[in-house]
Amino acid sequence: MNFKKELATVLFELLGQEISLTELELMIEKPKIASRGDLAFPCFTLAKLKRKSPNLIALELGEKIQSPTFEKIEVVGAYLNIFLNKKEVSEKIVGEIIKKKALFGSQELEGGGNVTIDMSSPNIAKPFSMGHLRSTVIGNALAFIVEKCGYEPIKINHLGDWGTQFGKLITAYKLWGDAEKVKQNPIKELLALYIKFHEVAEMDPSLEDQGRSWFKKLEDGDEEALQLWQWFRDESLKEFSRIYDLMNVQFDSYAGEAFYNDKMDRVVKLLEEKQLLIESDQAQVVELTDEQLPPCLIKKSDGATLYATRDLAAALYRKENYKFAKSLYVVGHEQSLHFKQLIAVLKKMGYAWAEKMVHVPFGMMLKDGKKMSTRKGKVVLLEEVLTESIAMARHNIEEKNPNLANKDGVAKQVGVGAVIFHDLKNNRMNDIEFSLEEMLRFEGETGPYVQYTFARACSILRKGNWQTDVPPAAYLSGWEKEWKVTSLLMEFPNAIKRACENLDPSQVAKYVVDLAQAFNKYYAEVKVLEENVERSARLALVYSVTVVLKEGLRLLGIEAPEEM
RNA sequence: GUCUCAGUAGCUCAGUAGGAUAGAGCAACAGUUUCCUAAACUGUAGGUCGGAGGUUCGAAUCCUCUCUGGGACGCCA
Repeated sequence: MNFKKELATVLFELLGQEISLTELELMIEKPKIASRGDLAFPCFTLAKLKRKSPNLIALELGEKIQSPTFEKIEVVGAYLNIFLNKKEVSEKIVGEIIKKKALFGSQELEGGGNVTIDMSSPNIAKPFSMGHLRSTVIGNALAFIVEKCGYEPIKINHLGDWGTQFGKLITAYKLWGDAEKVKQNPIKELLALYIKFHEVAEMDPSLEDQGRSWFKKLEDGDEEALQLWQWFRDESLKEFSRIYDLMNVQFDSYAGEAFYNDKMDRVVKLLEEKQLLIESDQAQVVELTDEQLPPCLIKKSDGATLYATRDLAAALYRKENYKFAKSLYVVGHEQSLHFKQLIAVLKKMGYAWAEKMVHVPFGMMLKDGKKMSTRKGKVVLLEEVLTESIAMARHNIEEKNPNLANKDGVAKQVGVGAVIFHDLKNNRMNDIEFSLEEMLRFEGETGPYVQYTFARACSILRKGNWQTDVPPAAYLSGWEKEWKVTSLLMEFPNAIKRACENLDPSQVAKYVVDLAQAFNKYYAEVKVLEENVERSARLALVYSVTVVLKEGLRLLGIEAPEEM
């Protein structure tokens, strides 16, 4: 149902095929104000081409346009305002949704294929902070969105389970660690050790050297180092999976940095063969001056690898193993340079597919206007936030709907939904100032608001004994009051397409709020269940709204309880 | 210093590949429940779109310069 195209075709013929169809389609816009119709065509560009006044052109075109889908054409100055046939269009869209159900809005973009998504990627032995929430939640939503658009998503949790930090941690553990304490409360204890390391290292820089040497031992396969590492890793994963369960996030792979340990020699050899590796200050680098980028560090002066090396190995592995059509990296904006370098090095190596790698950056979670730092112990724990949000939801249920069944289950859906939605509703590049108060807000443009709208719509369907397979007895005569809602329903596929093309889940989040608002206004003024001929048609509309709201929320990784 | 992201209502943000009178939510104020869940709805108030030039019939949107803030810039990831 593409009315822009339809209008463009009509204009194309009327204008004697002077201007291409696609150009015309681009010129057509959606008026901001509803009273100006559903589509608008400004005639300024035509005026220039035809050397005629735009108002005159508008008048002439306005008289000639004839089509059953366009109910009314108004000429206002240089604008042609087109009104769609509300009844016809509404019946069509509602009919389509009833037929397709959750498949409504599914589409095929660019032929599909595998899309690897590098996401979440928390660091082992560190708490799962609010900072990791963003990557997790954005990546998860993108996976659903990309899938809706005909791709096969592969979610990879590229765990930070390797690197100098483990050298530091082992050093700290050997100096001050207590096995019992670690067993009892692993992440908290390991974090404390990590923080202490940095405090002491400020006075005694030799500690840094010890850290580096322990990491070298780890890389060389030292037994003691490996054992400690494995232990830290196991304990951390246990804690992480508790959080992923809470948020209902699953992964296709947990291949983290350590996984590429034995795959890096090959990368270094390839770089050597292609004569890209240059020694600089005893380290090995790839020069990227042609690309106007700083050199990419491949090996440290002590021979140990760096994250760039591992990311190169990972890129090769993913291409060979998953044959991706696209490879997304949902990683904070502060690493933009790193990904530019990574892609540039791969291109230098002659891999054209490096073009298909996309860094999906996002803004930072700030505390008091500043970056949160693990080292200084200034982190907010995601699990605590989720727990509080769920408790808040539970409290609200007790107050507003004490007879609800499965209160705990619903509280979880609502509490978690609030946190996820809060993260996804804005453009991902914006920094977010952490505010528990903001996150626990359940009114206005929030996840719970959308969920609540869905729940109420479901409630109406229950009371109206709505049966999906029974077509409406009669349709509405006008569809005037429901027009805002139906025209929004029509927009759903577009919102998904925009989200997929721009890799921006907020497009779906904003859409879902718009639809919820329109629907809330609608049923505040129209009695859906009123007994008359048009009742079943109204119920069909309500049903369509529930389908789209639920599917929209699903694409964001948020559940939709039928009662709350 | 170089690169990069951001600057729109008191606060948080929209603004769909330049269009007609710049929109929401929160907060404030005033209302709505014998009526499908008041986590809702209605109304009032709130703006020099950081600033200055430029391109255009038309700029919050594009270009240049500038101010402010965040981030990144070789042995951390």
